[in-house]
Amino acid sequence: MRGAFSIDRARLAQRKIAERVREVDEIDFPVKHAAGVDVAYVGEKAVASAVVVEYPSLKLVEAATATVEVSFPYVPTLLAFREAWPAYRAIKSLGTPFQVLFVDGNGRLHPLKAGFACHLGVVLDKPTIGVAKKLLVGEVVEINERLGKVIYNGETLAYAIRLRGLGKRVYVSVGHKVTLETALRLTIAFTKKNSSLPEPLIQAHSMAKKVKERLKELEA
DNA sequence: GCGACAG
DNA sequence: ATCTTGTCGC
Repeated sequence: MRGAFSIDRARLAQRKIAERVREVDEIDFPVKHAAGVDVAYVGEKAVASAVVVEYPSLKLVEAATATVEVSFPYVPTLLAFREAWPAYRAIKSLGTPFQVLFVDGNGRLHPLKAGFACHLGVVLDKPTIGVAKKLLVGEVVEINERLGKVIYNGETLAYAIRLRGLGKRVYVSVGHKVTLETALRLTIAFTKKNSSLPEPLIQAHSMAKKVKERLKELEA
């Protein structure tokens, strides 16, 4: 990982990203193909995987990966500056058109309403949905046993949902060009029975893991 | 100052 | 995220 990054510049960039986010449904329905991205790490290398899953079979139709040098440390609330570039490269090497992209992390559920999913959505100019496995900010207000909403600064910025029975919740928020309601609906639609994450993220994660392991022994 | 803190 | 053994359950 190499030198000059600035926390202040990063925050300025996030304010601009936040302004450009559109919280309306600008998706080409029906959604037949949904993409997903995830990033794994091997030393100072980031391994990003992007996949495309078909609806309603939820089967994998394409997978692509990109390996790049890490250029930014992990700083809570600044995740996008660490993962967006590798993720972008993996997504750009996909050949299958997709209507929406699932991102491993938050969208508007962020102190500046500019999470990783927002960055990718704005840069790609594509509908994106952020799905985080842990709560970054806000508090959950339960609606029922499975669903809750996350309030931050008096605003509902995400849904907290137990996709798998009474398991852990995941936090779904708007990345770009989608409504929070639609984001939730699509997240549920793309999640298999008894799974805790939408299939595009499951697939992207396992793919990144495989490439990571292969890279490890290849460097050993 | 203290505690919290996506991946 | 990553480092890690065994273990409980479908």
